[in-house]
Amino acid sequence: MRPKNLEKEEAIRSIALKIISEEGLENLSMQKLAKAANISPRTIYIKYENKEDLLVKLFIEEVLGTYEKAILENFNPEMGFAEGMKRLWLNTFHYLKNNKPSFSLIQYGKSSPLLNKAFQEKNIQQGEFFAPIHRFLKTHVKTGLIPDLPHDVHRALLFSPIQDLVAEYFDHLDRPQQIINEELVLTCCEIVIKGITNQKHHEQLKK
Amino acid sequence: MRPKNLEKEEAIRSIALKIISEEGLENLSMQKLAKAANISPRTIYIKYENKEDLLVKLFIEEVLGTYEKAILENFNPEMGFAEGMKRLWLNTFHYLKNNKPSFSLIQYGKSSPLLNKAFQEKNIQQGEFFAPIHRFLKTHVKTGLIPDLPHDVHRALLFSPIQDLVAEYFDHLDRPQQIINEELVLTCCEIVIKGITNQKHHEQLKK
DNA sequence: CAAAAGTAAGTAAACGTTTGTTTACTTTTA
DNA sequence: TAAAAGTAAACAAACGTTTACTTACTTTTG
Repeated sequence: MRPKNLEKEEAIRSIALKIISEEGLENLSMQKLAKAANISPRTIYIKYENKEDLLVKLFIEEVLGTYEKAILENFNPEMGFAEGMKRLWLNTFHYLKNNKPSFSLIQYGKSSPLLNKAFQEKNIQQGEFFAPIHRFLKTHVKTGLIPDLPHDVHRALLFSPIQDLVAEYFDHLDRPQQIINEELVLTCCEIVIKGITNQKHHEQLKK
Repeated sequence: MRPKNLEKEEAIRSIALKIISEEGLENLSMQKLAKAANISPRTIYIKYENKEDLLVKLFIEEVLGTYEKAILENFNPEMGFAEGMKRLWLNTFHYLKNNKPSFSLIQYGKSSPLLNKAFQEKNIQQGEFFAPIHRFLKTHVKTGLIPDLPHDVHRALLFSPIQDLVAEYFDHLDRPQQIINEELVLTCCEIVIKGITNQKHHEQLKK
């Protein structure tokens, strides 16, 4: 039995992401992808049932999977709040700024009904997605350091600014100078931390 | 000379937005749009040069134009910081939650290279887009109430959470109960305000 | 002050391409 | 030689856009 050529599988994934990030999701076609990867269209259909299957698997397994791993590196839920937040923000910044195709697909995940649906299903089904962050926040809610809000609301308050900053980082690649760097990211992170933490509680702990 | 049928022009715009928000940008075709609007494909090409022209004009004139107006209602740059922020947040929340198609297209604007380019050009060219907010922030930077950061960074810190909350609002439409309401939006707005404002300065002003 | 002339709006049908996917066949290796 | 991997070529359907024509209204003219 002829064995699979793993290089071709990898080429399909990486070239698909490249096309999406450079030309947009609406400009990715199976034939264009096959041509760019120097294979026959049929070869894509050995690994993936159809285009939807390819996109969903690419999004969930390839992008979200590695994204999660990268963000949680050197992070653990028992960390202090400020320390943990800074770790998560820096991990997000460094991973995404070096993986533009992933960032592009994540952005598409927020608007495209197809990927949006896939994301929600994954998020609800396994419930384990970003579970350490969930636990981290719960801990600090319990001590009263941060307010008890729904998890989705915590996410909007604590992590949407860093994702927006990454978008700005990519926008500024086309401009004369880059304004988004690690120092600025940390400054912004501190502002977000200051907003959500209960100062009185913090001072009581010090006493 | 036969006059234009303005109803048909309006139908093209509103039905295009409807298709985009329900089925995604990648599922909008000129023939599908014509059929849904009960007109001939040729009629679209009387008003718009091609598909790209349609999308860009729809995005900039129809969506961004009315979005800007809605957000700046009852707002003026001389307002106090907290008061102004709350006005902007509530306007954003109320407008977007009642205009899902606009929200969808704005989200696409962040990922699709085509719309992204159109947005940047518009933003740079006229420089007047959201100018009152620009002035508002500048004023409060001058008094030292908020830190002096690039405008794009201010936007990420101050407005990305409310946009994320609107996305959550729409996600929760499919779930048993809605958790995003005006009260929660104001709570979050206060958290963001607390984060960015210089407390010491604030207290000095009081003395 | 009607009817003819002129003109842009609008239509039905089709253009050549490209789409996602499949069929029929060849290659490669256990 | 069995069997899956892979290819070249083709499929119907849908794509963006155009052609050839009709409709509906304004303006000009006898």
